Amino acid sequence: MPRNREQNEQMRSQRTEQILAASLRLFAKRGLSATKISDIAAETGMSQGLIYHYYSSKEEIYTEIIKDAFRRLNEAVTILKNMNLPPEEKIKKAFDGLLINLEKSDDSARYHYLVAQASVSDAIPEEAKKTIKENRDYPYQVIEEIIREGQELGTIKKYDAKEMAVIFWTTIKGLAFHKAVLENRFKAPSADILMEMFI
Amino acid sequence: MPRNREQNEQMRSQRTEQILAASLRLFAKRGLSATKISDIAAETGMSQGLIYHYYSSKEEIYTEIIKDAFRRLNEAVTILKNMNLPPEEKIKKAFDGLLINLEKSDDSARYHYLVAQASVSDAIPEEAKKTIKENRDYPYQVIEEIIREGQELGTIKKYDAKEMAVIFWTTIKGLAFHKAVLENRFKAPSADILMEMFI
DNA sequence: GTCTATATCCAGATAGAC
DNA sequence: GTCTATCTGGATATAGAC
Repeated sequence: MPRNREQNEQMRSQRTEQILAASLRLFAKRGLSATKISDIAAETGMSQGLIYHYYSSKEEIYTEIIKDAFRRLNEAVTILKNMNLPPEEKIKKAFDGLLINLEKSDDSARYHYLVAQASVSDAIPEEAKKTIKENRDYPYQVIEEIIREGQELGTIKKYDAKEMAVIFWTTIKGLAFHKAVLENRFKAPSADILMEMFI
Repeated sequence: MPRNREQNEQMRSQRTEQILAASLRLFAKRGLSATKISDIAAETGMSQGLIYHYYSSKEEIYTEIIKDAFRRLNEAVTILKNMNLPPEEKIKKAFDGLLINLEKSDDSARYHYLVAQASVSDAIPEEAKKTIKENRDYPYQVIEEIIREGQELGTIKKYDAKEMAVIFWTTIKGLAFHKAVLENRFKAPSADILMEMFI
């Protein structure tokens, strides 16, 4: 019995999701070049040939994941930006949300860590580099802007806003790295400690 | 004219230092497996064969650098531990020292970042894994201990000491990563912002 | 869509001349 | 000590059967 179009599409998207999920784990753990197509095949239970049926190269998979990472991050950041909340509460909400995600979602931590890794490396595909270049500033800008608003209102401490935004994100990346090391033994710290720097 | 023993040793240590320095840059930037022996050769101006005259494999170079990183870090941490200073000043001094180093020394940032990377990866040499396992806890323990002392004296904020130690080091690692991205455009933030979490 | 078999390429490592 | 030439293994990617 031949499959219809929907079934085919569903099968395809299921396969690509399996590949992407396994690759995210592996890339985060070992980096692009130490991850072999055969690892991805083993992890998904597919044959090596089948991976190539869906993606034309390891690089293409990697680039796709980096794009996903920024899609998710940008979406979250935009929601934060548009929240109807005073600046200091936005910062608190951002930390809370990020820390909760870091603790409960392994993939969330992996995305942060993978982007961090990718941002440093020059041994990544050109298209991934381009994606990073186009997206890397946005989260910093949004946090910096929130901080400036809070400083004008007098509700956020008056250190250099750019430095504070850098600390905000490097703290998160540092914790994402820490979770990458500790895996499920990781327990997120209290957001209150981090908030001391801001309010 | 034949060289004497000292000259030979000097030449040898000069070569190995060149190799180690170039490899640190490359490994920090691209990771172990994306760094080729030919890259190291090109970076040092040596031939590929000459690299093998001094080290028997890429992994050996990598392991050596990881050991160096911990030698330096442990030394600094032990000095801090033995300083005759009240706990809260020790924390301040640690941040100051780390941030200054991060800003002025490219290698310092690279060591931190490389160890961070290596701690996550399982695609590193066994001996490097062992070195990491044996050394990773010490810096956290020392900071945690200092924090506990300060909390008993009432000079350090009373959040969970373990969490505070984690935040201390993840902040540093986060900033080391940030410098790895920005390279010489990196400017360290004020230690005062970070100190808000502790005093 | 999926698998197995295989071609191709390239990086790590060695050998041997100077 | 240093270089060039070369061997070898393993990983990417393709071909072709089912």
